[in-house]
Amino acid sequence: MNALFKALNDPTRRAILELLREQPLTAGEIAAHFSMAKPSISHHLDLLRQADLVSSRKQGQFITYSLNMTVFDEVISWLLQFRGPDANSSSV
Amino acid sequence: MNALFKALNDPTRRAILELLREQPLTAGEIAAHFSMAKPSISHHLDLLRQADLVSSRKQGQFITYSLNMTVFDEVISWLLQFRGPDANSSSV
DNA sequence: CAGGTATTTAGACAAATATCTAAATACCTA
DNA sequence: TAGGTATTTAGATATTTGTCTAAATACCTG
Repeated sequence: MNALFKALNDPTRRAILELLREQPLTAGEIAAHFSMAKPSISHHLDLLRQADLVSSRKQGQFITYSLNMTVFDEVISWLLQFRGPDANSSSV
Repeated sequence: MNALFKALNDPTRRAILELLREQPLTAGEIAAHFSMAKPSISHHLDLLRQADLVSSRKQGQFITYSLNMTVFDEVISWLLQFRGPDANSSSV
């Protein structure tokens, strides 16, 4: 849980997640979307991987990152406990 | 969004939220649950308030903090966009 | 008003974080 | 095997963050 919130607590990393929501991308493609040195992006990707929010797969000289969708449920479940005993919350 | 994730990115603050889930508590009552100086707790409460996750209300010499449940929905909605196009997600 | 309790503000400091540049590693291809 | 591309690792640095103690503020009550 700690690693999860830590990973989510950065605008760049959240933007990376939003990019990967569309499709898997290589580290280079991801870096191209930001005005930030590649090693910095690499570090962000590392934190996202540590939190298991993304997976990486080596393909030749490229490393492709993709979203690990199931992990988000963990955060969502934690957050759900705080919602009021109000209406509209059948399943999740 | 930034303030939200920032506020959530700390175990003490998350524990405070879990405490307040039960019932509103004064700053002192909250502090009593942690082995940490009161000013530190006060600072955590400040960050939670900045993120609008809690509200505070002064009652005499006490300040009572309570959960601001609606704000959690904002985070939940943001997270929901990352879940797979899988089953089981009627409402939220 | 004086003293006590509840809480915050201020200021200091160590640890964690985000970023950079330079160098290392790994792979591909001529 | 040499050179090029993709990515990470290492090391440095400035900023942010969590914590503390001391002091300020606000309220209550004898």
